[in-house]
Amino acid sequence: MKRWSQFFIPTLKESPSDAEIASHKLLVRAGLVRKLSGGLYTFMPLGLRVMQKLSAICREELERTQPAHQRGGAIELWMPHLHPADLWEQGPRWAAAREIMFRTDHAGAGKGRSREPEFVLGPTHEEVITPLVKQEISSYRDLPKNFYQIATKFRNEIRPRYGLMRAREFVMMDAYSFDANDDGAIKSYLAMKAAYEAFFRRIGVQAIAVEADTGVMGGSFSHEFMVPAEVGDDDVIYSDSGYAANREKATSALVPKDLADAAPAGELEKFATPGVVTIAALAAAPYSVSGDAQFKTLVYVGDGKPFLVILRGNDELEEAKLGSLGFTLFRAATAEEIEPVLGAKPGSLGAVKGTIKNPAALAGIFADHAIRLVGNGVTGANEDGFHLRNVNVSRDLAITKFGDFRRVRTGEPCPVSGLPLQSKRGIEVGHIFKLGTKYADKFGAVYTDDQKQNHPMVMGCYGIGISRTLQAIIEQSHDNDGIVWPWAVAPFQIIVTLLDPLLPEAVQLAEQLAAAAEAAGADVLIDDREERPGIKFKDADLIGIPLRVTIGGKGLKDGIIELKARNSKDVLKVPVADAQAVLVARVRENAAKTLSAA
RNA sequence: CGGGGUGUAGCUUAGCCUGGUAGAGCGCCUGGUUUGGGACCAGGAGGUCGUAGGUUCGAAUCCUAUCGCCCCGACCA
Repeated sequence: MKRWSQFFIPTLKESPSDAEIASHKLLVRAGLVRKLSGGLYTFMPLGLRVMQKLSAICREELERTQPAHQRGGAIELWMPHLHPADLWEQGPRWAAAREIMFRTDHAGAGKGRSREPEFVLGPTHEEVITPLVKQEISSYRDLPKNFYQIATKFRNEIRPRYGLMRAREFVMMDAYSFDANDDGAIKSYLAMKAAYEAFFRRIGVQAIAVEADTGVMGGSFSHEFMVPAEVGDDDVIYSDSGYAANREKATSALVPKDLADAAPAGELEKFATPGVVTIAALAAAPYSVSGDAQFKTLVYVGDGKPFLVILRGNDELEEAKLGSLGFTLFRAATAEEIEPVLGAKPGSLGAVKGTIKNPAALAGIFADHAIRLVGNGVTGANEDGFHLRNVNVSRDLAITKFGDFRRVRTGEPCPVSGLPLQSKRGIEVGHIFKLGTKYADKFGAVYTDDQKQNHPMVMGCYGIGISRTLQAIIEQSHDNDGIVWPWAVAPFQIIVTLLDPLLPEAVQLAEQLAAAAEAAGADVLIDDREERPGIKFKDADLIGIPLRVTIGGKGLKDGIIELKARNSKDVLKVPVADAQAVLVARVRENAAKTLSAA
């Protein structure tokens, strides 16, 4: 039980000028956080309470056994935040991840200690847990294992945004599973997916699991947990059949499986297109070649070597999908890099056999499946100011490999059901990856099976952005007056609004009811400030306490107190004699709802 | 890193174009009247106008540089 007058909840009437979105404004107005600097926030007492509730529920759900997936609960440990840089240099993603890591210098190390190892602040912990497990586990008898922690992560985000949404320092639950084989890794993965679903249900958040790109993390498959919200950074592509994927990963059934390759429509023919360097210009008069009848040729550089990506003229590249090609690092090529290889400037590029100036320099020519819909089309001649027509996909293009590289569009058929694809914005609050043996191979995390054979452990890794989830809850659950906390994560479940804090019988009743509610399992805040009622009601709404008990001299004269739920307009007047029983019943009812959600 | 915006009291801000004593509301302190949805009256404290140069008799205001913050983009485990 806390008394407002002796606690610390600095609320603001006005929104801070640097907050744009509702949840960010409310975070600050309700006194949950204060900004230190861009992307760095102090959790104020009220905000910390929410974090602690989220963490506690997260722990419970992770540690729960998952009989359906034959997995025990995850095991909590605590790893250093400061990592020797050479650990990362040994790992598989140093090149890709170094940009986002804060690095320490030798400040304070003093003279003569220049050999002090260099450190990075941990953005995630694969590089720490894998060597640990290599050292500690060597028998199949000790597998599977799943370790987790709830701790601070550091990422040098290029652009921190929206308060806790994208911060430089944030609280994350990260877990790492180790299995003897792929089958087991999938069980661990599914067990974690189930735990995530239970966690989000229980904290009162609508979060949907969507198929996701594995990105720098690598691995074979992954799901993101998204909270639908306009302010989210990600696009979720879904259909009414239940299919859902991050746009970076989403596919469609645009290209029929049984599509026959188009027969050549005629001889290759070069024609002059002076000054035409865009799909749109070629689509316009006098050429009038529609975008769907053009091949678009993009040049990228993967691990230092250029490669080509061919798309339908009207399609856009989904850059994340290039990750499937296996390059550690890739980027768009510059005009200076392109000309010596292809023989022309961007705008006149193509992949027709024999037109590429230096084909040996290429790491490959990768084509999106959808170009087969073009069949015969127009593409650049690798000669400035010229294009080729009657280019036939199978006859004329030297394609190394077909793949899915285009960005899907809404309205295209769902790959599962054929229903039209739709899209909405989402906040990524959790991510699960089946990693495979990428890290185990690199760090030598192997175990011996019952046949005395050594094998790499098969890993999975899992994250929930606890502090981001906190803000996502607010984004999803607020109104004009403030936050509307779900019962399970509210900093206090009950606020006793004491309108006459100097009236002894009111104080006594408040304490009695607060004690009874606490005994029933609720956290109670008594607003005992000597403020006008309006201020107390406004503050109670702003900080979003789910259930308000109002005790005032006026009501007591009539022998009543009031109960009001934050998410309802109804005010229930309760005789003082029944107040305790009614309140306790409400607490039990809410607690039961929360538990049954689990 | 590119584009845009912004920096004045604890918070929200006016003043800047057109240079001439730095203003308001909220909050805070004192006293009084109030007291069921952010009260009212009276009095008070609080500002090197982000920082550093420059122009000028004189700079919050004009110029230059620099730093911070916010938004868009790029990027994002």
